[in-house]
Amino acid sequence: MPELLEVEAYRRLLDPLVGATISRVEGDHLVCGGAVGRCPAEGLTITATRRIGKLLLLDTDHHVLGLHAGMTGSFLLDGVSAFDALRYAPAVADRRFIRLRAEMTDGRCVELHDPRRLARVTVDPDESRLGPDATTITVAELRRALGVGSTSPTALKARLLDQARIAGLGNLLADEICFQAHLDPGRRAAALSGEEVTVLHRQIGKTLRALGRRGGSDGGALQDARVRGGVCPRCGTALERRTIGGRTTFSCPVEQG
DNA sequence: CTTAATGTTGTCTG
DNA sequence: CCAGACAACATTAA
Repeated sequence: MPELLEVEAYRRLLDPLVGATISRVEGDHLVCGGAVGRCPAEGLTITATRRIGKLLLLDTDHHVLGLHAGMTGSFLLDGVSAFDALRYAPAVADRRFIRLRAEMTDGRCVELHDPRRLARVTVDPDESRLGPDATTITVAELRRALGVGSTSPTALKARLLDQARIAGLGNLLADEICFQAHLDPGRRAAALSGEEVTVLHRQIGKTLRALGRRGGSDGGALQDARVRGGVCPRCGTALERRTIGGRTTFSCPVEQG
């Protein structure tokens, strides 16, 4: 579930914790990561929250904590989720999947709910490995991220999913953005024209704003058609289904040809 | 029963 | 060096 939009919702959920001090952390293999002794997050006071792409960052007085929700993770503050209607929402109430719990000295607590255990909490994550955030990327940065003008054979969608080049887009958003921009996700990214990069840039912004208003990454025009036998919501043509950049990709062969 | 799933990382291969 | 394929993680839903 979590792409950039959901992670931003988690950031807003946890932002009121600025000023709080973490008193105790319990859970498996996450922050404590098998380290001997006290969890390195204990005793830290949160000074700010940030987000780069899908990585939620808690700045503290001594370290930065990096919260990554993976594919099925969600964060709860005092038992409350940032969403009511998530794909995994019914399961969020299931205590079985609480993998980590951090208590504050004031009694508040943050929990990580993560059925598939793909989430990670790290201490002082390497932020330099992430490209510019998709919500604020400039046209020039996008052109660079796509490698326009280079000889790289890599597909457009694979570039959009590459967190080192653009941070925050996941499988659903990447498909939705290509659809809205009328661009074939399988096209060579480096071959996009200046005009096409401009259109793509505009659609990244528009799509993030529109879906942000609707509350998440799964509200796109393509969402309901992302099934075998799905048809283009605009022209009714059978959608093409293939793997690009290692992810299942749906596109309209007519409108994105 | 089988398949795929909104993510990342490492390894292997061409 | 580059890109793609694939496994691994663990669980659910179609």
